[in-house]
Amino acid sequence: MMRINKLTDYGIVVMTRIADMDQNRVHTAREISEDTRIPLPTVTRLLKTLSGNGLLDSQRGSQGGYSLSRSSDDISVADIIETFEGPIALTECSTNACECSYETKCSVEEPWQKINDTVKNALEGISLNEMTGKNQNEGLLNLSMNYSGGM
Amino acid sequence: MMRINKLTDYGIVVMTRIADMDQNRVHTAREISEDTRIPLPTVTRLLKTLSGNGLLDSQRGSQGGYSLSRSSDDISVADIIETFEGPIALTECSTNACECSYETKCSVEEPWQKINDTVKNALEGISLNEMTGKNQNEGLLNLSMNYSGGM
DNA sequence: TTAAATAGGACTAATTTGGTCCAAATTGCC
DNA sequence: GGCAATTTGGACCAAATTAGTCCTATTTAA
Repeated sequence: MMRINKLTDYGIVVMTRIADMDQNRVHTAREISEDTRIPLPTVTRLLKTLSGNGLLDSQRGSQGGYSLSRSSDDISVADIIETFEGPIALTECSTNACECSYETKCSVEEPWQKINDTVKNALEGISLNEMTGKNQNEGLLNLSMNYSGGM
Repeated sequence: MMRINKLTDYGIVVMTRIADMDQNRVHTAREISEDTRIPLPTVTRLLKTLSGNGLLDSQRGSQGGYSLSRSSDDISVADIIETFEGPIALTECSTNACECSYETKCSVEEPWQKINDTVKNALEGISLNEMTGKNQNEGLLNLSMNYSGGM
């Protein structure tokens, strides 16, 4: 639990797959469905969402298809997650001007902000390129986070 | 989205509230319900879960109630989340011996491990004590994480 | 013995998520 | 110009999860 949604997970798989493929041509929903074995209707939906949010470019009509809108180095896991789930926030408190009626909850608000920032940073620090098989043995993922500032 | 469950959120509120109160006596479900304004049946359920998982000690019978099982410094936000949602894992891939049939997904597995570790560390680094109002102006939360190791 | 608590679990309603499908618009090609 | 291959947009339903309530048993102090 505390999972990202299945569709988001699929979304990452699909993006990773596209990043792994030839960047010099577009790829159709059908092609991606066959590659990933995710059912076509679902892939279709994923791709629509991804292109609607600007992570993919689309080309309509015959010979059309999808391609990355920018380099896989410039797309983060956070970008993909946010496409499907909106802003990364573990509690409501941390997005909205927290309208909680419980007194205690509000002393809790500030720590939550930090927690969320940390999680968000972690996810922003990982590029789509790092998710591909291309650099499998390179000691990828050098996350370095520091929240030592006071407030 | 990508939220922790509402009950988990409540659970944190409840724990924070208990940590804020007098440590020299036990606190009843009713008392906590009134303090937090979370409905009694729900609070009851939360407390049962929390004590069942060892985060709270319970005392039955008249004059009974709940108290922290250990110092609020020694209880982390991760402890509470895991009590309600099980192991912290953003995807299934990262817990189970990933049985995914999609080829791509598996090149994705390793990065996910790292992502999860990062998130988990962030949540383990925050103590219940830091969630209370007690140290409101102390520049709390000195998270420092470093994932510079290769693999 | 009684009243005040927790313990355990069943149950239902509400919400969210996953997955499918259809009709419309666009584009390349013959 | 017409056909075939695609993406777009949106509606829709089924399945799964979550939230919330309630009932009964057990424990304990007074």
